[in-house]
Amino acid sequence: MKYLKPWWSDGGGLLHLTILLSLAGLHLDVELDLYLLLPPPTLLRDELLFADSQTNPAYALSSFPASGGWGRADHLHPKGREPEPEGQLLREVRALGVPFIPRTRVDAWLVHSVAAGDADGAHGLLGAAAASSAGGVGASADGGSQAAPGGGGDPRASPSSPLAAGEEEKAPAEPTAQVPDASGGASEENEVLRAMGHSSLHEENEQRVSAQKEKSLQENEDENKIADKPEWEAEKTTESRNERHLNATDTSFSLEAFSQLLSSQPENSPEGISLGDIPLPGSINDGINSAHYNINFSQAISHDVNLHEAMLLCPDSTFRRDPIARTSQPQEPFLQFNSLNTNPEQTLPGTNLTGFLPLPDHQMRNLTSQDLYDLDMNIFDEINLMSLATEGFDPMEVSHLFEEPDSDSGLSFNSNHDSPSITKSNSSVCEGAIGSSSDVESLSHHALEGAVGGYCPESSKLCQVDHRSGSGFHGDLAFQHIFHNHTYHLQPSTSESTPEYFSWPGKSQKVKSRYLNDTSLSRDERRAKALHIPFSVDEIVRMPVDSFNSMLSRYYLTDLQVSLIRDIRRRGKNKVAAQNCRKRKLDIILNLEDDVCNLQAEKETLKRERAQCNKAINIMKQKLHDLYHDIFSRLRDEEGRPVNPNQYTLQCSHDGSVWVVPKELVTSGHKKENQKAKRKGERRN
DNA sequence: TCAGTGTGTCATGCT
DNA sequence: ATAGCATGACACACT
Repeated sequence: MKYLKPWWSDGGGLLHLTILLSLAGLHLDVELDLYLLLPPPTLLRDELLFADSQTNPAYALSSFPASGGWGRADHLHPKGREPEPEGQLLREVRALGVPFIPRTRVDAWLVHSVAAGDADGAHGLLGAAAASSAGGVGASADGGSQAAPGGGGDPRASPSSPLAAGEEEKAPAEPTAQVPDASGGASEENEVLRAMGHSSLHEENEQRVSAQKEKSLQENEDENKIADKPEWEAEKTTESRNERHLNATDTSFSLEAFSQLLSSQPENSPEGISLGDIPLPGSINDGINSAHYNINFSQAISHDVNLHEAMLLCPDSTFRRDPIARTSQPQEPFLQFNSLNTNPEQTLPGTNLTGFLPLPDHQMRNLTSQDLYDLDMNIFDEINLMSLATEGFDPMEVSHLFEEPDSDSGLSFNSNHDSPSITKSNSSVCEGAIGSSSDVESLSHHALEGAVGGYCPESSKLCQVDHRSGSGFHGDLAFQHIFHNHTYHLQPSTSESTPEYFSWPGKSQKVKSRYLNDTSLSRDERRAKALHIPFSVDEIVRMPVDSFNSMLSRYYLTDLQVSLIRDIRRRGKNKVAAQNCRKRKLDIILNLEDDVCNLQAEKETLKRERAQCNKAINIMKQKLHDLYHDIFSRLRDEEGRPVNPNQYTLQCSHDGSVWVVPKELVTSGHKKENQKAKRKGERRN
């Protein structure tokens, strides 16, 4: 397996590529800074060289050509080494009669190879070139440790080649990942690579590789911190990180652009990508076109990228609906596919990555970029499946999730699992098609069996129909531990939720088992689980509308998934509203009951007060009656006789004087006052 | 078996 | 126009 190893240095966003070219049985380790070949228009020559000399300690800035141009490989040379005198190589090239003036040693070597016309000739020339150009192009900074495991060196030329060490490290881990040449290509590669002088900077390579790994670890830590937050909280951080990467790529030329160059003329490279079709501004293109040498980059290029790093970069394109991002997807298979290969420590325990690469060597050579993409997604699917299968996943348990009756009237899903149309819908599920059936759970049932329920060989086949949609499925499933902290903390009523569901890859067997056996999942949670909705129900419901909409637009979701997510959100909102409404109604009822109690108490108090008043009034009446009789008992008329209280009454005047008045006069006077009062009332009305 | 209660959901109106 | 909220009504499960 060959390597394409880009990284973006901190200083200037430079892209270094280690390209191990497989050239008709010959292998050339061309390790150079590609910006030398593809100049970013935004960078000036001085910036390039300055940035490289600053960020790549293996290089030192040498004399700069006054003739202009934007830099040449021979202007950068390993520290401690003087740039190789161009003379010898150039003389050899010119001696071959090739009308081509190489600008780099790579050009020169290619001219050698092309002109030689066969492996032996090129081999010999390579040896000559290596002998004459010790520390030449191949002696770049990290080529030794990052180069292809299939590469090697000529023990005759360099017994202590770092490539040999690298091969010893990586070859046992992925023996079939190498693409041995049919004619003992491994040894030939060794010869070629060592001839290119890879052994010269082994120590510096290790230092740089270790520094790069530390940097990668630091980035992973940062990403894990982000993953601990809900997505909408970490969204800004993630976007800023992606933006950072984008900016970094903007300052250099992008890998995407390079990929597009590789795939720009597929008709010319039916079996691969012809380097000759790449419109490189450098003269490599010229030299190769003359001989129609096709270099299969799909097998020659690999990439040493941390798996998490690669995947975390993917949401910008892979899992988003952004059509622009989609168009850039063909570059990603290289990243993902090769990242899996070049990071054996990140593969799942017990899974032999080579088992996912059953293609024989000759087929590997003929892989196109799309093949690699499909193969990559197959691998990805299978790894996901294997990750479940290898950890005790029981598909029967999942199937039981859907066997429970669900008579809720919410969405009248048909639970006819035996319908033959369901079987047909398997592929529809995988390809994200909605289909006419509204039987989400039935579909989901099969989808879950196929996609999640253990290792199902057919599932990957079914999901090959559309890997772009499938990538959203499986990718999201695999990335939940990165993007989301699916912790349910909404309400006590949502205690049935299972936050662990989306975090399988990193969760314990106990948690997974609890999830699988948890039949108390709500209907929406089961649906979301079955359709691989990459968000928790709680998140869907609680997420702010802006984040929700941006989430729907950013992730590549099928219409069915989007519809379900919106339904889940609507029902969830309404459920909460209903709960609040009932709670509010209950509060109102309780308040009314309190009011009733208070009013009843007040009523009793008023009753008691009235009774007391009546009692006091009676006492006063009794006292008045007694006083009345006492007064009349003492009254005497003019003749000295007692006054009859039935014929006379006492009248109090305003001045406090008391008169004894006959009752007849009092009665007539009261009638007149009453008539006056009535008249006043009538006038008012 | 029936009534009461709690809950989810839908429809509808309002903001 | 859309989303969210409030609420009545209904169905269902449970006690």
